[in-house]
Amino acid sequence: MPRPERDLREACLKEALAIIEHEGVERLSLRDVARRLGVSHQAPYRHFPSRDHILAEVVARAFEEFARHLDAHPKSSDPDRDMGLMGEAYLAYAAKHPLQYQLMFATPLPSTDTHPEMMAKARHAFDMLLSALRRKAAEQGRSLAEEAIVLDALFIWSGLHGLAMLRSSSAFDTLGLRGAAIENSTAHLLSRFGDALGH
Amino acid sequence: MPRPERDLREACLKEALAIIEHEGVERLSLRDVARRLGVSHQAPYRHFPSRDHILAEVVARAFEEFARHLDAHPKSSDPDRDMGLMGEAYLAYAAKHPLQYQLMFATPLPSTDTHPEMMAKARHAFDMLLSALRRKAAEQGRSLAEEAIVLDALFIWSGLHGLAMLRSSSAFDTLGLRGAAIENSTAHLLSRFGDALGH
DNA sequence: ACCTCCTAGTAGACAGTGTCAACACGACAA
DNA sequence: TTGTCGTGTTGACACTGTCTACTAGGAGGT
Repeated sequence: MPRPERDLREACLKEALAIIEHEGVERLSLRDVARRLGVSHQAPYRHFPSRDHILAEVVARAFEEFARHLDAHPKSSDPDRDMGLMGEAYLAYAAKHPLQYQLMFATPLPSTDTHPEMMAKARHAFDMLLSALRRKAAEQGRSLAEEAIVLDALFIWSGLHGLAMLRSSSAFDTLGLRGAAIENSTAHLLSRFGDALGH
Repeated sequence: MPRPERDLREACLKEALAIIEHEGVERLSLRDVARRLGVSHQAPYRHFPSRDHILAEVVARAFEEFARHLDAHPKSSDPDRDMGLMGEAYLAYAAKHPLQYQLMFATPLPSTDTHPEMMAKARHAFDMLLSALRRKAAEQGRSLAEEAIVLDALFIWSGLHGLAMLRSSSAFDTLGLRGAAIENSTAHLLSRFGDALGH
């Protein structure tokens, strides 16, 4: 029985993510993870109480990486342009890692209560959007009422999230949409955001 | 062994939907369906080749019911108002049947290829949106180019779908959003659609 | 040195699942 | 009557998550 990694816990998480990334989350099995790592089927249970706990941690890390990607998006001092760049970064990530995106937002985890730190990482990205909207509202001399800012943030997030989900599902194919429409959908969405919020 | 229904096939679909509706799709098991119907665990296999085939048919019917609901939305001769009503109907249905909505749009079915008739039913709803946008564009004297219409349809659908998904997930709770923001999100989204498309 | 405790891993079992194969029995056509 | 087909049954298999019991090895105290 070779010990393939110094830290089995870390190895489990890595292997689980690898499986999810090109088989999908529903194909993930702890026994398979153990098998690939050359350990007994119970070894992972020394480090995680249950399958859900592994999943929750993988999801948490996916959120961290997503947030890191959004943080690293090309910045602009113009709030308008900055929001556009952030939106592009958001959709680009979702398009590049569809299974990971679905893992974050479409995985039915009963563990949301027991793992509040998980989706709490998503809060960071939402705050970035809020502050961008505040800058924009200030520049336009519009109301800075928190309620209005939050509602606009939900409006934008809904659009981004919806497009990302529709893209990563097969909805567009079965609707028989042309490739051109799909490719232009990002630019169009962002430009419509501009129309809606002024400028 | 009592025969609870004349048609076992229909009974399976009904029971499967019932299970999904208040346990979630991942809890669905064919053996459980059989058990509840008082038949052997293999009986359903006489009517469906596999679990995925049952799921696909349940999803197809969910789409049918969803489309029926959208068809029955309160109409208005004003295209603007009509689109608003349709949006409200869309989000109301998603809010009322969150598990069914997730079943339709967030269930990973490898069977999309083998069951093209399934999501094809969704096409109908998309066509309703397209024609509403065409009426609106005609009224405003804007371009009727198919490409532009489709892009706007995607823009709107993305927003509706995104909000519906975010609502039916626990995202809003974990983000610590106030109830008021959530309740107003529908109205705000629809009014922003109006801003974006003019009027 | 010895004993104890803890950690990380193993092996075996159990109930649950989807699915395959073999069989049973009634209806109906030849 | 005989045979076939549709619809159901039973039994098995491999797979899953998870419970329990066991074991090897090291740290630390006495």
